[in-house]
Order: sequence, then C-alpha cells, then structure tokens
Amino acid sequence: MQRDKKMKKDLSTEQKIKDAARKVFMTKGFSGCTTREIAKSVGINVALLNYYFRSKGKLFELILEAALSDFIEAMVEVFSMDLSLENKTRMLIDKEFEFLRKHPELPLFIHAGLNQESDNNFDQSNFLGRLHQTGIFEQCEKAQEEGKMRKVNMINVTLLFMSNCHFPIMSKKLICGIYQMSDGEHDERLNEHQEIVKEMLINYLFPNTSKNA
Amino acid sequence: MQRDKKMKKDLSTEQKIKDAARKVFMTKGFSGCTTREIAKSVGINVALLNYYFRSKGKLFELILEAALSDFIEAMVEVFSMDLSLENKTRMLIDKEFEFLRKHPELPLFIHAGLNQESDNNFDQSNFLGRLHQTGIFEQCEKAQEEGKMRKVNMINVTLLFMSNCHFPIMSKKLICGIYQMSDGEHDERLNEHQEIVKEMLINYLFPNTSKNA
DNA sequence: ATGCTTTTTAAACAATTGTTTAAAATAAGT
DNA sequence: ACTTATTTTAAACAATTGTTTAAAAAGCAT
Repeated sequence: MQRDKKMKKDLSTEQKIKDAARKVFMTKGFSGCTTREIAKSVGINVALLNYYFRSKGKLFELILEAALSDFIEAMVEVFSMDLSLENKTRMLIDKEFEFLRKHPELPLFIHAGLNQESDNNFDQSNFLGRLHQTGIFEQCEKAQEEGKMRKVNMINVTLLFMSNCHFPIMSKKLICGIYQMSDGEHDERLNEHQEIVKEMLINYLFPNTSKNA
Repeated sequence: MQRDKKMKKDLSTEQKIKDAARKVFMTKGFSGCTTREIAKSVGINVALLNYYFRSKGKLFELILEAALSDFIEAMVEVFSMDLSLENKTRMLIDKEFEFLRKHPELPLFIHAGLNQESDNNFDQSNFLGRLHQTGIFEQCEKAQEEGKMRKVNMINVTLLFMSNCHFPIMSKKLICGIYQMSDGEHDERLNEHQEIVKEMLINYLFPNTSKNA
C-alpha cells in the first residue's frame, strides 16, 4: 500500500513536498501554481506528489489546515500563560507581529484559501474548543464583570486584535504602492505600528487602568 | 482597426465584458477563472474578449486598477468635505463600512491581485497625489501641531483606518468558521464593530477632546 | 543473492488553457 | 444598392494542466 503501514527510511520526501508546497501555495495560491512547479522545486517527479498526497486539492487542504492551525496555536500559547489581561494583550500583539514578520504571506493565504475552498471543515479542527481550553473567555468575562475590561463581545475583541495585527502585514504592497515606500521604510512604520496598536487596544479595552498612567 | 476610432452603436458589449470580468475576477481571482468562463457569463465568444482587450492579463490589470481607484476615491470623497477631523473620522468609517458591505470581495481581491502582478504601476495612477489634493494631510498636521490630534505618522493613521474597516469584512469566512457563526450573526457583529472602531479610533487619535465627553 | 514491499520515474492520458486565424454577420457611409 | 469598416463567431492552435499507468529503482527481510 502507500504510507501509514510502517514508516521506514527518513520521511524526508513527504515532508519536503509539504514544505515546498507550503512555500509555493503561500506565494502563488492554489490555482496560481502547478503540481509540476511544486515537484520541480523539490526535485522529484510529478507522479510522486500524487503518490504521497492523492491530488493537488488534497495537498492544498493539508497545507491550509496546517496554516490555520499554526496561527490559532500562536494565540493559544499566549492565552494559556498566567498573565493579566493587559499583559496578555501586549504579549499577544508582540507575538503576532513577530510571527507575522516571519510569515508575512500567511494571512492573505488563509483568507484567499478559505474563499477558494467550497467546504469549510472548521468543526473538525475545533479551533473554538482550543481557545476555550485556555480559559481566556472566562478571564475576560470576569474582568468585564469587575469593570476592569470594557464590555465588548469576544468576537469583536478577536476582530480588533486580528485587524490591527494581521492587516498591517497583509497590506504591505498596497501601502508601499500608495505611499511610494521602500521595504525599509515600511519596516520602520511597522515597528511603530506595533506600539501604536498596543497602546490603542489597551486604552480601549482597559480604560480605567490605563487612563491614569 | 479596433476601438478608439469612433464609438458607434452602444458600447454595451465592451462594458458588459468589463462588468462580467469584474465579477468573476473578484470572486475567483486571476488564475482562478478562465477567459471562457467570463465570455460565457456575458454570452459571447471567447475571441471577442481578446478583440476588445488584448489578453486576459490586460483585462485583469484594467479591473484591478479600477478597483483600486474606486476604493481610493471613497476616501477622497470624505477627505474633501468641509468637516472637522473627528467628523471626517466618523464619516470615513461609516462610508467605508457601507461601501464594503456592498463590495465585500474588494479588499481581498486587491491584495491578492497586487501579489499576483509583477509590475506595480502605482505611480501612474497617482493615488498619493489625489489624497494630497484633498488637503487632509495639512489638516492633520495642523491639528497635530495644535495638540488636538495625536502625533502619529500619516501612514500609521492610514493603516489604522484600513485595518479596522477592511479586515472585519475580509475575514468573514475565517471568523464565521472559528466561531461557528451564521451570516446573520456576523452582520450583527459587524454593525457593532462599526461603532466600536469609531469610538476607539477617535479616542486614540483625538484623546483630549473625547476624554471628557 | 532472493523475494517482497516501498519508493521513484518516464510516459502517456484526456481535458482545458489563452490566443489566433479566417470567415461570417452586422452596421455605416456613400 | 454597394462598398467598406466594425463586430461577432466557429474552429483550430500549441501549450499546459492534473492525473494515471506501467515499469524501474531502491530498501528490507530472510
């Protein structure tokens, strides 16, 4: 048969394909690249790609799901820490900016990828469950009841964080295009933006504690 | 020859192609659709598409440029009004949300499209010039000098607005997926978010005037 | 080495791709 | 009506697409 029975040898081939597919899919999108392009970038035959993964679509789903998971896991990591909400806010923003600086194509890839997929099998990944396990929702609810945190629906909170962390990275080409900026200048703006977002969100979400600072 | 000489008859064919191309490109992206698909949705032959526009790529560039222009023009319209900065802020956010609710695919299309294009001919569209003409930069500079507006680089201001208006629309599938929301629930969140963003940005950008309100 | 399974390849498959060519249909000018 | 220019079509083009088939190569146990 195929895989799964035993894993002899190094499984580097399968992993190398995944890595290459990730890179190519990320930058060019699903229909923007070919299976031969992926295969060539690994140095293997096209047929081998369908030997390990059954089709281009299956491979893509795999990569997309992993990308989604990666990026949820970054949030989970911060939420699981033993910190105050203000500090979690700072930490999350810093971690997100740091992570996205390394993987700037990720947000656009995910959003474009979700639009291309017909069936959104979100339930099976259980992202919501993983977030719940961190206790972040309870922590927020408690803070809101105590008047320490502004009473905002958690979905809106999520939107605030993601908007202000992801979009600045995604929009690089647009912003650089409009303002005729170089990469260096954009990096500089991004660094400043990281601090701006931190202050703005903390001020907004925790108005009492930060106003008299 | 082809066009441009005279324009006899109704130019509905050319426009119909553009409209159909816009719709198809927006939802499926450049490499996610075929010229035949566009042609069929207009009810014409494939060759006619290349008769009016020279190639799929040229047609795409046209659509992308128009989309970019549309969306800059929405900002220009607000900036040109005779309003205080606070009111321009409110107005811009409201207009953007209103506009994007009608064209929810636009932001993702633009960002994905810019990534696909090799040559970014931003200079020729002169978006920066059109923004400058509104006098918005001077208005901000003056307000910043007078201490009425927080001293933030205009690029960061742009990022703040675009992040908080565009991303919530773009991320619908992701957010609905994570939180298992229906379209109706998402609309509700979006309406609330519009108010949240307004308050947050005004509080942040104009701290003195809004704090004692 | 021998037999067996797993991995990899080369070649071919049919379908689809963007684009072009040449002819037909329509409109316009005289 | 006739001539010319514009618009539209059908058909074909070569190239590329995702996928499959059958055979070769490599690993591994005995």
